[in-house]
Amino acid sequence: MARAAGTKGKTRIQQEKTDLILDAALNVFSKFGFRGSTIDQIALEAGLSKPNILYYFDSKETIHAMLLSRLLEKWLEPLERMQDSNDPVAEICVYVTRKLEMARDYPRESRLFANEILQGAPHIINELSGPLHDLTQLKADLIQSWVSAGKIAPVNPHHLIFSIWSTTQHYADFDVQVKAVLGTHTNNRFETAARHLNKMFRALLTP
Amino acid sequence: MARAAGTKGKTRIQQEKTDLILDAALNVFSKFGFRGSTIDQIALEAGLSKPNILYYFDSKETIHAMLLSRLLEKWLEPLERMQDSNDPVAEICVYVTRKLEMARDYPRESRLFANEILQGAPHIINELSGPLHDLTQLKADLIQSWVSAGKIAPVNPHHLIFSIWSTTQHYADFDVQVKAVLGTHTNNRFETAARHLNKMFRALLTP
DNA sequence: CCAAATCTTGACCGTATGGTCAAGACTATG
DNA sequence: CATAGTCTTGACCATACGGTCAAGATTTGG
Repeated sequence: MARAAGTKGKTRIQQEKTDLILDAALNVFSKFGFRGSTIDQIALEAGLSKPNILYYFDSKETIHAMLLSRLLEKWLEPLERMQDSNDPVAEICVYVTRKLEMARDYPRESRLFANEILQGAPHIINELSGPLHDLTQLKADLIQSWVSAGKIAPVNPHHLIFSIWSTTQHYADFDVQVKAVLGTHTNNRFETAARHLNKMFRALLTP
Repeated sequence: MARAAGTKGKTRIQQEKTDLILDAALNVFSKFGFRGSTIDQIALEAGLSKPNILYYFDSKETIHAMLLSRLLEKWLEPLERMQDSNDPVAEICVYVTRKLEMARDYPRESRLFANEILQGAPHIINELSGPLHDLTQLKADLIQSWVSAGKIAPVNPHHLIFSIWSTTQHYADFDVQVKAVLGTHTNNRFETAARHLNKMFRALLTP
């Protein structure tokens, strides 16, 4: 049985090692998916032995589950922050920018999430139908209210949100492709992407 | 050694069985990724025995490779079709529509591709840097010429293409999430998506 | 109808993998 | 500094998996 079940474990060593393991696991899982990853790879990445990993976590699934649950909070945060405003276009553009920054700064998390969804979201389907659905509905209502008030151009709120998610996460999940296609001009890809997406959503939303 | 190496195999049985296997493999690989899939699953899906699968294909990798190579042709076709026109906005919107139709009609192919890219494109990195890069560059130049001629609003061609790829493929790759978020209104999701994307790219591109 | 070619599969092999365990090493604390 | 609690790991186990093979079943072509 793993001793450090929750994040609020006890000893200093437990804290250090669980963090180390989760970070290593994030590297591995985001790169190879759940089934494509092995505890040995995580152990190697963390510089620990395999039994030592299993001393802190009951199973491979437990590590994966903890990563996913931590991820969802962080993932929903930018959307949660989007709120009513006198300048809804700017509000949405800020959201786009935040999402793109997350794709840039947390590509591992984005890929972990993408892997999970691609496989049919077996471990987080409940979170999708529950919290994610509810929050999205809330924000879709907000967007709809902006439309109804004539503050932004008429737009399908849910599909607008999908467009924001897909275009921004593309730069994390499909980074290999983006780099291959851009060839030599890859260094500033996030800046040029930011300008493009800003322009696109502004064009769509400006009444 | 597998007897039916190429698609232009010989006997009737070879043709039938290789097709059957490739179809089953597409089901499995697109659902679980390469490492997450097993030959046994493919065999079960195809209604054949495992050794029988390996009679027609040298290895699991061979099946996967053949699927990917077939896929790329089909995948690039809509982009290839985009050509110079008096109405570039419509031309691009047709491309968007075609890509969305592919996401709707060939979700397995889309997910197979997404899985491959997510894992770093180990098997098709050369195709990305070669044919895909070249074709994209060609079409980016075309788009740039439309911009320069003032026929469409100024836009970064490469990022426009990325936006088209990501928004359309999202409806195949993230279908579970889309359905979870939409809740009850999922039946006509491709129609509403088509209208939304058409509106978005039209707003972006109309001079 | 027969023989050659093709097709099919049960049994098997070596390795990889998730996970266990017991014994020993280390650390914290009285 | 002793000792109880915590941590670490080599050795091991059962299963899963990719792949092989030889022997039999089926199809093809003369």
